[in-house]
Amino acid sequence: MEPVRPSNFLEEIVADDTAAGTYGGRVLTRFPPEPNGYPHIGHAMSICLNFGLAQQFGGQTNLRYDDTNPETEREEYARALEDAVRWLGFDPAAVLYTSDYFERLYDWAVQLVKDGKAYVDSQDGEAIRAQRGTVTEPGTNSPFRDRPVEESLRLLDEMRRGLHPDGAHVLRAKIDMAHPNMKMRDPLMYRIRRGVPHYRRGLEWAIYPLYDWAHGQSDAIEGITHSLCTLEFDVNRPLYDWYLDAIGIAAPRNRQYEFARLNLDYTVTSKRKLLMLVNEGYVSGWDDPRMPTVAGMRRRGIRPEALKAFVEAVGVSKVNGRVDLALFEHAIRNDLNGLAPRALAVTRPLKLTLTNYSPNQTEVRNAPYWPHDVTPPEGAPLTRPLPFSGTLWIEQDDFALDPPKGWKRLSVGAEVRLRHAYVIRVDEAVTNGAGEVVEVKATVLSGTEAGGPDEGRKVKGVVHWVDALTAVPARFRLYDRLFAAAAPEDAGRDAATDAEAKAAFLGTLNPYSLTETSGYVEASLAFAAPDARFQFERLGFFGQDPVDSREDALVYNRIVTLKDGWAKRDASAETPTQGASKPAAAKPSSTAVSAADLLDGDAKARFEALVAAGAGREDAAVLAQDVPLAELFGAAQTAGGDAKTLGTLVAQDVRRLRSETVGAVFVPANLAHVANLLASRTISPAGARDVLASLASGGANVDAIVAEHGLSLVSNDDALAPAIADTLAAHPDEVARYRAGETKLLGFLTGQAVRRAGKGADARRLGELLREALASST
RNA sequence: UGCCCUGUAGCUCAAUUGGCAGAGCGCCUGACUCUGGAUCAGGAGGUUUCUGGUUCGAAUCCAGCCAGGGCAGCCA
Repeated sequence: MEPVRPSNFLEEIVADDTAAGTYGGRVLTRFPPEPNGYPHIGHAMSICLNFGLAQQFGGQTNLRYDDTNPETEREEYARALEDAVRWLGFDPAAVLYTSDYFERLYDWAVQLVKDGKAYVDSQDGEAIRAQRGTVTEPGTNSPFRDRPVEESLRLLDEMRRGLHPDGAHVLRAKIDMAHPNMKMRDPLMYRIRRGVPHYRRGLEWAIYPLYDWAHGQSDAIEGITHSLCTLEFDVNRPLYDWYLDAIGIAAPRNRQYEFARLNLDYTVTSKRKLLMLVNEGYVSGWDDPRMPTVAGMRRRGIRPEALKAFVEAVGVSKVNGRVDLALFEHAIRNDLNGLAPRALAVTRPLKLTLTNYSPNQTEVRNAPYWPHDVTPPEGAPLTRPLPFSGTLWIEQDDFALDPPKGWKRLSVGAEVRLRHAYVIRVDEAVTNGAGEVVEVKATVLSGTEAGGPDEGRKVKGVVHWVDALTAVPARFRLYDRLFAAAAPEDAGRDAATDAEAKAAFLGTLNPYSLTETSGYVEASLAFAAPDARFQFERLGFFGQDPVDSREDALVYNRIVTLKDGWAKRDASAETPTQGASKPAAAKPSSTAVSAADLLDGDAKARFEALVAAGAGREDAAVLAQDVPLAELFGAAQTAGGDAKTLGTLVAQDVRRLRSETVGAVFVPANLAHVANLLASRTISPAGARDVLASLASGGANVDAIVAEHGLSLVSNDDALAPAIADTLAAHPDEVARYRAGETKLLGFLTGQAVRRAGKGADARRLGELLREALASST
């Protein structure tokens, strides 16, 4: 059963472009990391998205390093990023570097200066910042804004050759210092950074392009079609397009689309914060299995398949949300469930002595690696020998002196099955001076083994164990979430000082994120491949730590626990379920404010006049705030159009079409004509919208459009009757449900009838007829 | 309080573009089981943020409100 692949807005865009042949069917995306840190789960998402989207449409993806900042970038990071891509199973069409485009970028910059679209500003950073204005105030022009082209050209050349110190000059695009989008207020294109060697270009360049000046141009150079980035860059998109226009890249060209970044519960991806954890020793390194880095996840034992399935399950949208960790864990378990053989291990050993089993006796039985409901991978071994003797290790957690209600494990007097072996009856718990249980004594019930006469004996539960005589010692690293807070990034956001913010952030660390224990694994594990993953029954999925585990000193990482209904019951007793504790949402009291109430003097007057002229109040309020639209309404009314209908048409449909269709021009007489056709019910409301859309995209003759699209309203009962009959015949179930009282189905049935009757059908009349038909012929 | 983005189940996303509001995860119940796992069956959970408008019919179109997020690095 194929899971239904959720479609998303990006797939839709690419599908549309492919269908329309925008790029000749070509799809080329890019993964554009800056090599200034190790890849993390956020990068993984971007990789999956960019490569996955291209793959889906038969396209390809470039790996391109956005390496325009010599101060932070390193070859080491670049290699790690490429490793991550390949580990995830993707093959870049090319591995490229923005730093290889520096010459090209520079030539374009010179062209922009020559065209009067860029200039060298010789102010310092402080002055530039002060002149930028604020989000609510426009900026002011730099005194160097109109400096002669030749001078800018000369300075730019000198900057490039390293004749000026850092910060002495910058190159800026000449756009608009009063632009409401601050990114458009003469953004910087180049900065001087001459003492710092770039990891690939050395000291060849004394100036470096900024992100906006490099990114879109790099996309253009490579012929990228769809350039995906995270949401915060949406304000950069106008600049992206402005630069492409300025250097003369014509459509069809690369376009930028934004998606929401992935925020995972109990996880941070901030480079700064991850670095802090590493540098200050809160984790063992970038590849600490608790880290959300690709290296960490990999070391933990998570497979790329799980990561990809997770990203797929999360989907893409433009809503900044927070993904439940349970979804991630589900993906990991789901991946491993059919792949990891089952084995027995005990992480916190407690001695179990079987008093009626001879101490010298050992039996070995063949135990299945796979549960009955898992189909083993092709060629996988099906069983392994499992030794059993009179002294075993069991899990401390599996014995309770004072068992709570519903306990299905060991307690004095209880009968429990030892997995793959016998049912035992617990006789006695031996405690030490501190009252701690140090040994459990039990009786083997013979005949309860597989194949025995009493094999089917009903017991309360099943418990895992390891034979003490043959057990292999092992260390277990039991990982839990690194943070105790769901949104650790937010901690300390409002702190007064950096130190407080840091303390607040560190305070969200989970002190129990790593528990290391000593225990045992079953004998067969001594020969397991180091990279093999197992499910230790009832404990979780485990794999050997690739760094610390040795043949004679095994170290197992817990990749993920099993789902645990018992632990959950425990936890939910303390904290009431989310749903139940949800406070009766204090809804903001939204006093109904009509648009009309917000109008000021002039607009208020226009509003009154429009209402007096016959427009509806809502429509009049819209028109009153939009003078050209109000004038259009007036002109159309003068041309003889019905005022009420015209008001709606202009305030709603014309308003929308005007912004959707560039260069749409509406002739008042045409609008009047459409309004009257609608008012006289010669065309339907939907028909009127069609006509307006045609007019917006160049149509001129209303009657011709109506005729051509068959929009003339058909209200004649005889003409509508066949559609009714067909609909009733085609949907007997819905008809029955409707007659049984599910009256909301009238909408559905009307829709079906409208579809059958054709575009010009009078939906209102059709609905009436349908209702009658449904009521009568019971 | 300028411009931009976004509000659909607890979470993440769908809804054939105006016609029966669904899925996965999570949660609950039951069946099965030598894993308190898995699997299977069922269930709860929605005023589609809210208020108006248009329409035979609105999650979808129009207006406004409210809420969340982004933008004032010579970072990306």
